[in-house]
Amino acid sequence: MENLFRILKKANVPPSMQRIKILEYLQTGHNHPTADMIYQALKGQMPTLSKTTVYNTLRILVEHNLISEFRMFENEVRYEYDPLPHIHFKCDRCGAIYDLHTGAGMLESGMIDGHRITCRQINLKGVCRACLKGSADA
Amino acid sequence: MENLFRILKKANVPPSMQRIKILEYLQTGHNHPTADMIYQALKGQMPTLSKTTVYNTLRILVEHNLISEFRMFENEVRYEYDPLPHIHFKCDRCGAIYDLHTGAGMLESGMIDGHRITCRQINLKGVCRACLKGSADA
DNA sequence: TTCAAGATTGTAATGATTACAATATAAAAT
DNA sequence: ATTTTATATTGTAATCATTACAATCTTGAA
Ligand SMILES: [Mn+2]
Ligand SMILES: [Mn+2]
Ligand SMILES: [Zn+2]
Ligand SMILES: [Zn+2]
Repeated sequence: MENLFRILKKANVPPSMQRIKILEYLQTGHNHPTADMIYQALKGQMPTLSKTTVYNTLRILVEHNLISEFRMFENEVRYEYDPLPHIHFKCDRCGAIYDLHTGAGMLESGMIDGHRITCRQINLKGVCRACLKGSADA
Repeated sequence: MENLFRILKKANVPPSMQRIKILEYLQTGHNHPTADMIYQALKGQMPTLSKTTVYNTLRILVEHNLISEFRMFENEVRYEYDPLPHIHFKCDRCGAIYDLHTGAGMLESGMIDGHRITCRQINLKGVCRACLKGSADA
């Protein structure tokens, strides 16, 4: 927690309990939560937490490059801490979102057909390893 | 228009004036409109057109594989006729969405890390050719 | 012609997100 | 330490794309 305090300070984001807890939540294994998932998870320990604060905080953390946001095939924005460029794969069966750090080679910036590319996003859909094993259609 | 009539018939979609006009709109150069853009464009010639009908029709056309839908970095769904697999590039400056048929090689289905991939989507962002030429930062 | 299935329409509801104003908290100045 | 000022948090209301629903209109058999 002292660690997160320093991280926020260094990024010029005045640390507050709310900001620390939200950033902590994103750094501790919670894969790709939406704003609402973060709110639901934290309001137990922080009864006065407001959903507006979750949205405000997430926007600030994104603006200061402490976290990143993305969108897959649905209409909600998801957030994550992972700083390494990677691909996202969503299982149609169980809904899990997997990080694919392998094969992320085509994520570099560059020029295509005269256009300057500054940001790439690759989303995959299908049936995940676990669901394939569970059902008979491997 | 007779042509579109037959296309809908063959796809088991009972043809109606609304469905014909919407499918026609997507086949005549209109690049990647949202439901509302289609509604605004057609309500002149079809004064009684309802936005619900636009949504219903788009859903049916997608379900019957006559058009496809996708989503980039915003929260609205866009529709298109182009049946060839391709990549989308959106210009941050002018908002135009370009089709990149070149380099769409990584769009085939297959297996990755034991997951079965059935659908891939690649979205790029940056500054387009035209905007680069217009400003001095080429 | 009759009638039932399906299509279209208008309005109301939903769900994620943002705008806004009031309150609370923390930092700076006296 | 007290006052002042700036910023953070909160609750509520508004927005925007989309969906649900029920009523009306069309259409294509029987
Ligand atoms: Mn990830
Ligand atoms: Mn396209
Ligand atoms: Zn799965
Ligand atoms: Zn441009």
